Amino acid sequence: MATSTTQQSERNPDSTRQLILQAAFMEMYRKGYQGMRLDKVLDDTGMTKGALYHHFSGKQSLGYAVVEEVIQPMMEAIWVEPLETADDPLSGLIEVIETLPDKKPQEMIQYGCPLNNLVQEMSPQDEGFRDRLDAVMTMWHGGTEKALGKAQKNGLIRSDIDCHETATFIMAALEGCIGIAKSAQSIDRLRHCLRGLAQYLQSLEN
Amino acid sequence: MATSTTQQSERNPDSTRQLILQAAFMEMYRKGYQGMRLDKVLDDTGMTKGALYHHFSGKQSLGYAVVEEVIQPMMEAIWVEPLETADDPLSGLIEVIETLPDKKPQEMIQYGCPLNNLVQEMSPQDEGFRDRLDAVMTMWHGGTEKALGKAQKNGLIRSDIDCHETATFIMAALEGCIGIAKSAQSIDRLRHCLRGLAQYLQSLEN
DNA sequence: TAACTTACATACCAGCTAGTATGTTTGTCA
DNA sequence: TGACAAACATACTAGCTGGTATGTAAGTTA
Repeated sequence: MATSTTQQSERNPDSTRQLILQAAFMEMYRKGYQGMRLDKVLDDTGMTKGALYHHFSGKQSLGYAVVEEVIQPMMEAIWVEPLETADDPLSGLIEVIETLPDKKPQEMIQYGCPLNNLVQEMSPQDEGFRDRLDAVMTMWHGGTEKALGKAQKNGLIRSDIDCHETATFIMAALEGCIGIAKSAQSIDRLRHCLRGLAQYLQSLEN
Repeated sequence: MATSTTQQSERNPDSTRQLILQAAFMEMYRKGYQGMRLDKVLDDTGMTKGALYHHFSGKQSLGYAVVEEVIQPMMEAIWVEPLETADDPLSGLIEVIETLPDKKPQEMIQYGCPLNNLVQEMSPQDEGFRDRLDAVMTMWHGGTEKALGKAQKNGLIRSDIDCHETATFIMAALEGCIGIAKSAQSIDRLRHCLRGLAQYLQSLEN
């Protein structure tokens, strides 16, 4: 009777793992990796030490998994995919940027960008983090550069601009804007700042 | 015999305080505030708990003092003063930015900007930090806006640009560039990225 | 259905770390 | 020069925190 095709058993290792990953992500987002406490993650999820150490070998490997399995897909969904499917890459870029504050405004102002936070905190401290975070950055950069290249090919932006360098600067400026908004804890500051970025993007137009 | 006008006594509370402040700054710069260990600061300086707690009431107040007495003057010297004394504010701005990587290249690539690091780590965590860090940011912003205003008055940059917003974006872009360089641990990346910023600044010209 | 593995739960520990209590030395000032 | 305060030095502690050892129930396979 209970054993149907979509049975919900007491134990579900996959969802347990996901639960811990999500809670760990939120803690790392809010407090940083160093500030994350495993006990807090366990409290939030209702799981125990046994469960956590069954799925992860320790705090470090949990941190790595958060980058690979939470942050990486998140950046891909927010940034890379929308750019790929956009008809006009440049206005796609501008749109992604301008709609950013609307996604999760409060969190974004208060805690900034999850990826950038970790990069700034952990890149100099731990090579394992650096490698994984750099992979995400590279993916992001690749998507942006590709969009610029397409726009250039279509004659939408000036032919003299270097797509590689420009993509780097766009990423930098965007992270910078979010960082400034965080320092002032002001969504207006974010909008002002992003306007500067949009203005820069428009200066690339043909 | 020993007591000349410039006597060097065994005890020198001012230099002791400075010693601790400098060591604490370096630790905070490298490991973040949360990652800084008081014992490490004491090891580095050769001082003891007694000395530290004589000059500071605790870790937090030491952190605050680092912002007020080390980072604030540092930003003023690197950024605000050069802009004030520059004849041409816009090229002064560009020069300050372009000479940045030459100051302390290795450290800058590896650990980023001391101010921004703290802002990103501590602004959401501790209001005392936020207030003090925001004061430094405001000072920085003021200096930049003033330079832009002067340049605009002199007809060096377009009259339609908003100096306030533009100053914000310049700060954001600069911090972003340093952050990107840190994530890639590459000085070339920093130069590429700063070129994007310089290009933006030139787009402001009349 | 019995053996075995996976997926947890519980209890416990060692090491670190900020902070404190107390003692001692140096400089100053009456 | 003696009292007093500033400027340290030393020893210690309480609490947190990542990690471990061990136990047990659920699911799976022979």
